[in-house]
Amino acid sequence: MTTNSALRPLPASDALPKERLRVWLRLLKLNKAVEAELRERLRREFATTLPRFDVMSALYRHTDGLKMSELSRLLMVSNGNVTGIVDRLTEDGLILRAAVPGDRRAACARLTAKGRTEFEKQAAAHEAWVAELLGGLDADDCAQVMDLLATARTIPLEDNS
Amino acid sequence: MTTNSALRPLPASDALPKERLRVWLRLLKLNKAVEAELRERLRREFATTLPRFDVMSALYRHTDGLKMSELSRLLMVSNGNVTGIVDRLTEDGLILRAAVPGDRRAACARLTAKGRTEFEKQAAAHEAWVAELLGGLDADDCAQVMDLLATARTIPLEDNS
DNA sequence: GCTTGAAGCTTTAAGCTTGAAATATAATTC
DNA sequence: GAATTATATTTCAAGCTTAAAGCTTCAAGC
Repeated sequence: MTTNSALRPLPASDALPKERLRVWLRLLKLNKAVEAELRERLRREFATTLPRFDVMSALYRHTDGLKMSELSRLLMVSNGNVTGIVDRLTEDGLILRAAVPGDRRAACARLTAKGRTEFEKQAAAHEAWVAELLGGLDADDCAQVMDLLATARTIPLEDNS
Repeated sequence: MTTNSALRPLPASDALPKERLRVWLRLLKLNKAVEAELRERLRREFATTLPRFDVMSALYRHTDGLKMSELSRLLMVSNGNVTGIVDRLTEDGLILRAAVPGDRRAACARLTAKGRTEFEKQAAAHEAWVAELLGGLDADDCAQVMDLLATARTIPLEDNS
């Protein structure tokens, strides 16, 4: 027998799940820390929330508007969830529901002029905040993370652009 | 003037924030996809939720129990939040609140025997699920991600072990 | 001792989130 | 064209989450 068998690390077949779990926990922690900071700043600076920001962000990129179900899919949240957030944003005059010609079931959410103006301010701050909070990553690190995270899931992530 | 100035990429000083934003969005997406899958499986297989799992996980690692405030800090959630989750886990007989000798304000949450048994089943499944969902990462990838994410934040993450 | 302030926890109101049921419309099948 | 099935959205109940306010207890300072 080899002299150091008891000191060697476990075989990869046993260790890999635990390695992946560690990765998951670290990912979770970073995510939570950054999200908490973003939420706090959105609240303080713009009196809004992350879900509201996410909805407005999606609508900003889709000038023609998005159906409720499309919003739901893009943001990876349930249908009922979108209904509530859109309700509240509508009350504030930031977005509106338009009818979809040819399908009376559907509703198309769209930014108002006020919503567009407001979101542009938020988005600029948001980008700066994220850049600050991920300040430890240089351009090369970013490329590496992008690559690693893209291949992490066996089931590939959809391209929700 | 140089002939290709209009075609060259933006200077790094302008591009880096956008690179970091892209990293953040990808991180968010992976996080959401994996969390959704874990939540779904916890619900189906064990009739429980992620927050409940997280609380039990923390208590499992701390045999002596944890004060409510310690739980709150470890899980990075608000005090009031912990109160509700602990309430519901207590109703189900999975954990209990013990008095803290010498401090009548504090409460110490601890797994019951039933809770320990139940959590061990959940934890085994959970580890396998995470390993499956991050199946694209080999040992070397894991090491790289761990390293990159650790240095990502300027404000370092606390070691909540 | 008494007061003051801090610490630990719970409560509350508002909003977020889900899964399931309900409603309404559209598309398909027969 | 009537019945069935599928799609789009909302509603609902339960639970999660936060920030802020409140309650109780502890620790210092006086």
